Amino acid sequence: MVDDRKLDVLRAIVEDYVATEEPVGSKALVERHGLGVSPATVRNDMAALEDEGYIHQPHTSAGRVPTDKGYRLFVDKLATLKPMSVAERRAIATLLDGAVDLDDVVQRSVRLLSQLTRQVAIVQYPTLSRSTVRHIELVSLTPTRVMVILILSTGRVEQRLVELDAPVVDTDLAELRVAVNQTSAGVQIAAAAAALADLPDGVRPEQADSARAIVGVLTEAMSDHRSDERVAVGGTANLARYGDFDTAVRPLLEALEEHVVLLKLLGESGTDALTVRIGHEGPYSELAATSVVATGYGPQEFHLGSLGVVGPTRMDYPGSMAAVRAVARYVSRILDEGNQ
Amino acid sequence: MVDDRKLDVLRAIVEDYVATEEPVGSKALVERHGLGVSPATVRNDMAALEDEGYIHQPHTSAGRVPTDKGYRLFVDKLATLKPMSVAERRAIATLLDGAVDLDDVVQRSVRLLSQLTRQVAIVQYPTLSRSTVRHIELVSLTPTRVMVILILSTGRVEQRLVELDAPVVDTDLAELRVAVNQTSAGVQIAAAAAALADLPDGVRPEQADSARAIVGVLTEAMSDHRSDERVAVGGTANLARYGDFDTAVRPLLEALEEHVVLLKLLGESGTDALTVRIGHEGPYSELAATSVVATGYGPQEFHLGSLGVVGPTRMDYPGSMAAVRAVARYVSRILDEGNQ
DNA sequence: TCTGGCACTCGGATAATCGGAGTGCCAACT
DNA sequence: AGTTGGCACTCCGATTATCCGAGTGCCAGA
Repeated sequence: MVDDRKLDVLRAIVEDYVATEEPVGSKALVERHGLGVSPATVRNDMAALEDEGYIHQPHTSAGRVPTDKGYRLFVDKLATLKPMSVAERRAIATLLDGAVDLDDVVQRSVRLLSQLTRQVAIVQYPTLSRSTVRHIELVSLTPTRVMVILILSTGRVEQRLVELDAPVVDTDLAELRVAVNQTSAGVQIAAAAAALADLPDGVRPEQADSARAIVGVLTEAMSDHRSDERVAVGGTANLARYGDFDTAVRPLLEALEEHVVLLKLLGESGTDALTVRIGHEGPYSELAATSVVATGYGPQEFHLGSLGVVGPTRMDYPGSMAAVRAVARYVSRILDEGNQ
Repeated sequence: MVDDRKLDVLRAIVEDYVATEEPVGSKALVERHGLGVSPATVRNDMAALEDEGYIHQPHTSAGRVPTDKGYRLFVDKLATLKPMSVAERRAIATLLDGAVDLDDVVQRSVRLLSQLTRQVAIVQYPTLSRSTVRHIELVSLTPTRVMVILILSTGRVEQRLVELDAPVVDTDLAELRVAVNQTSAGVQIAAAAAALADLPDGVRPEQADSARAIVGVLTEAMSDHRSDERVAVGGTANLARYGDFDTAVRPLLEALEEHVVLLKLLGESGTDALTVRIGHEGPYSELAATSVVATGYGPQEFHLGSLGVVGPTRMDYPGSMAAVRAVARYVSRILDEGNQ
């Protein structure tokens, strides 16, 4: 029995509560929003909404506060994404276009997102696992020391140092370079790692040892998903605006240190849809007072990572959702450009 | 007129206050520390110490609290570095030895330092400006696209993508590679950037344009001191233990977002000595309630960056100082190893 | 179904009270 | 001269009591 006016009331409650951070009563509601009915009517609706579990009364004779379920309904049925202003769009464009490399894109995104939403922003570094090998470079630093550089399609560059047991001459290294590139260029890294494993058997015996060493670090670098688990965090200072320190700030502050936790929060579901996780809906009971607005990013439905914001359940969902989506789109576009 | 016993009293006050976070009175002092005198005597000493400005009384009929000046005296005259336990030493060694690359060293250091001190840790990334060029690699991705890779003596690798106006063939690229390496290998990057500027004039005319483009991004990368200004921060969750949110936590939280501020806190003085900045001694009045324990690091007096911890003025100086120094030494050693 | 009226509730802000830790000072002692 | 015990005094902070008003639920009338 949730008719249109009740929904309006719920919307008004959510908006007011988000703005004032205080339980909202029937009278104030009617005044601030132009609902064309009397406080008494609103009270009746409120009672009904409370029966359904959408709002909650901290104590008798206090105003109402939305429950997680109420926020959920608000987000699902009532929230239209707040359109980004021209200034905001331009800020996104100019800031992100100025990025010089992949890490820079991530760092700028985090900063941007936290400034736009005035909340804590989290951006996952693009995963390696789905990218392909663009090029492998072998640089001899000394006769027994080779710098192995792995360039991926996402623009990420991984480098490793290899110590060889025996010196290797430049021409041999050149041959090896050709060989590794032939086997792996354009191939997804998982497949490339597998293909490379057989390579040392195919080269001249006197090169086999060096090849083995080099292939070793290469496959290690390819299967090293360390960077899959890396995230950038920004806007922590926004936590200072939170009201309740012990229930809201402290657990979140602790979670922010644990990148694994953050990844789970973002939801590595692999989908690129904009998702909103409200309070207890999330995976951690300590974070029952916080919500997450997140989405995947990556060129054309090709999921490379996730980004989003974390804040109190009482947060500006329409604004956050719009900002998250806008930034994700822009990041996706940039990653696409670097990848033709 | 600060005799030995008064110093003992000061030490006792600092230690107690750091431990309990509450103003300490004469009676409690005598009980907890084995000073062989009566409370009345201690009171006299306290009055004297207060006259000199080393301690302060929040209000009549309250215990005493050290002032910044008191902490200063404590650190200068009274603090002996708390030796690291064997377990701690081993933790440092194993954690840092496991690092795979430079960024990893920095990130692990931050984590380590914050865990050892249970405070907010800050580690500056090693500066580029004092390192030398180890090698420059040019990789042709497509005929008009070249990946420029700059390998520095510290182990840092910078990469940039260059779009050329005209295609370049591999042999030309190889020539260029030799040329840029001859001019810059082993040279400090500032000098290398200068030397490279003239290079395009010396090559064959048909290569000049490509050379110009490549040298352009190289010098840009060399003079890009962005990474000089990068810092890693960890242990923010430790802020949760702070007592006073508004005067201590909030300003610090804000400062932690501003990496420039952090660098100033660490004090880019260029010296490698262990320095302690107490409260108002620091450069920011908003951070009057926080102290910084920092030191430079780098192989053999060769300053590459700074690291340290930030905390409330009421902090465990001996412990923090010892931890900071221990980590700095270990990091220096590791950087040295990678650099023979 | 909505509205105005009305008695009632209860949290939080304000004021009042009280205990105790801590001080400063002084006279006596070593 | 330095140290000590005694003592009156201060003042914070915790505890309790008081009070105001926003907000509610319910009911009778439109």
